[in-house]
Amino acid sequence: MSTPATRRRPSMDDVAKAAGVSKGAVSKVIRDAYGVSPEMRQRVEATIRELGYRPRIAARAMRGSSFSIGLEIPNLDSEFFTQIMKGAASQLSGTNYQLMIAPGLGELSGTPVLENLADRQVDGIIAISPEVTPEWLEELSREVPVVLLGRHDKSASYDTITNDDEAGTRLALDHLLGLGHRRIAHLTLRMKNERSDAQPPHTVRRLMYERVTADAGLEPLVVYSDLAGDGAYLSAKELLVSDPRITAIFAGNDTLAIESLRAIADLGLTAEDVSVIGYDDIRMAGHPLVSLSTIDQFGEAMGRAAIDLLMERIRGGRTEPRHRELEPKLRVRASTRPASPTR
Amino acid sequence: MSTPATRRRPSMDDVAKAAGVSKGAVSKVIRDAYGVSPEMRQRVEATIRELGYRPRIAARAMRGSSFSIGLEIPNLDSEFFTQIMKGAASQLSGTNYQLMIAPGLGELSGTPVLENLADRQVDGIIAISPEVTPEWLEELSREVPVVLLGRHDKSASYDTITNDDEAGTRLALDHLLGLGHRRIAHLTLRMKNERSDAQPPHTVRRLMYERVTADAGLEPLVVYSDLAGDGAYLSAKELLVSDPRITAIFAGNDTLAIESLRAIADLGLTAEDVSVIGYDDIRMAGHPLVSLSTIDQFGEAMGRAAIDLLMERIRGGRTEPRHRELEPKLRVRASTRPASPTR
DNA sequence: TTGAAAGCGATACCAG
DNA sequence: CTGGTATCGCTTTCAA
Repeated sequence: MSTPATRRRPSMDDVAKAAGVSKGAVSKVIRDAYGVSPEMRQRVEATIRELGYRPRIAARAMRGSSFSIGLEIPNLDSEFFTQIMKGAASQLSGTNYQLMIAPGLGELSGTPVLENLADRQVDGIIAISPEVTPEWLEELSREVPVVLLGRHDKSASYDTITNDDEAGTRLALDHLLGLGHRRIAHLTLRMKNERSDAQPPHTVRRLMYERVTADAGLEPLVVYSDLAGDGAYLSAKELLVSDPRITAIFAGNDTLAIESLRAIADLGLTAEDVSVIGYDDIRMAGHPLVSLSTIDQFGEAMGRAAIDLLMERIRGGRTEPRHRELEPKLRVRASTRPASPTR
Repeated sequence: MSTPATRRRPSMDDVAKAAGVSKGAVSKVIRDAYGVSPEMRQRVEATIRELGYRPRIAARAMRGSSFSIGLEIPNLDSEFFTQIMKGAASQLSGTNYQLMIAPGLGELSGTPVLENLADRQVDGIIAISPEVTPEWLEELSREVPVVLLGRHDKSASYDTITNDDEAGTRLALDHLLGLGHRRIAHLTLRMKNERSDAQPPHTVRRLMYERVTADAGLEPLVVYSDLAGDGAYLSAKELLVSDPRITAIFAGNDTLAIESLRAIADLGLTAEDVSVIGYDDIRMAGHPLVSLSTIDQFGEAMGRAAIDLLMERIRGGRTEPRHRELEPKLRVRASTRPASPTR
């Protein structure tokens, strides 16, 4: 037997012994802390390379930091989260930190997933949790820096990055109204525990939809749906069948919008009959075969900004909360057309 | 000041003291190990609930397991990886284990990302790394159970889950040939370090493409492209412009295929002019506006199976390698049509 | 069945 | 600038 089945990886002790120095010295070298002579550093670094030593994060985490950033996402059904992941990952590249993405799944999301990250001693958490209560998040943020994406509740202990959902909703609806639409439905996500103080983006958009339609003297028409499986597709289909006067749908996000387009196509209709506008500007929205009008809320920028805010706390020691809001932008494409007088 | 800025979370010691028992007893209870009396268990569990105690994974990891499974993905550009994440996440739900997804990013992928996971003491690793050498992976698998997705190299120390890429490629090409196509291009991913012994899926597909076209007496036409940004779109566009005799594209995956459709649409062409078939069957492929013919390789099933294989090693103690291969399935949709005689 | 104590691999303080 | 040592929170012998 030439190679053993399992091999112990070298520890800091091994490095210290091989280099003929103390553990403390090795520790200082790998953290490039103050107080090591050039020769010492060189010798230790040579030994580290020689042995292929890499510190174990678990041990480091017990005393200092884990060099991991946790990113909690509610599910894997919306491509918007991919944008955020990309932004966060790119902003972290070149640092010692690694992004650990923890996806929720159906019922199992929010609190338990965030706890899992905290239990793993991440140095910071990015949360996209519409359903977790502000109190619980404040509790969490006493333990580890937290930045919450999307929600508009302003806490004194965690940071937030939001999109101006009221402005975005107004952009979308003004666009539709400008095209002459008078019967505009709103397809949105079903929230499990709607609370007035946690202000998830989809709730803000719905409330704004209700206000704008009321101001325009229109009847609001809200449909709630799930993202998983064919839920959104079926909801949209039923909506269009049940009310043939609808000429436009404002969808709460692009995934819902694209499922609406699926329903429209399957009903033998086109954008001439029913206009659709989404929210997020995911990649497929710009595809010529889809060409979905939408509100860009710059997910990658949100992901990057989230890392920046965390690093300000982790490395810079900031303790006062910061709340950043990004401006949405209307992207007009082929899925929105002047209202059809017939249909 | 009523609430402190930061609060220490309770440790196992705190629980032990509060319950009037030893740390060891508490440890046994949370791992439900052998040798605790019902009363002891009850008392400890009550105290745990009362204090809201949750063990720190870092400390557990130093002696036992971290209850984390690492999933390395090469990038966030392909929705196929989302399928795998979903499968893995769902298979893990209901266990104590948490999925930690570590995405690569451009140049930074493969080896360093896998090392990052190993350094975090995950109990098992799922790797989707076309570019890492078999030797390096064997090395890694001496430290932690590894299951490699996609690649066809069979190691004695790590498990693999593959798709029968030769069969899938044949399905796709036979379909195109059956429609009368004679000039079929292949759009595939650019590999950085192509090695003959690591057999990444895209290389296997390309080789099979070359064999099948040769057998059919056709001229092979391979174009290499990147997935990030507009790389694939531009490659497809240039391909179609440079050679007007092309009537069909076999794309190495659905993302490449959808970018090809983008190029076709932008050139004012349709499926009547150029047929496209992809590989993966991502969600958008089934959308009526896209309607992409493709080869389903059941990404969710791969993700689920990967967790199963890891658990067999982690909990069951299996040490012999296992290599599973899934059968691909042709999905015929509207993007493939009989070859246009003109174009 | 239970408790005491050693040890995992780092960090950080404190002498020298 | 360097080395020794206590320490983090848990698991795991080993006695009682």
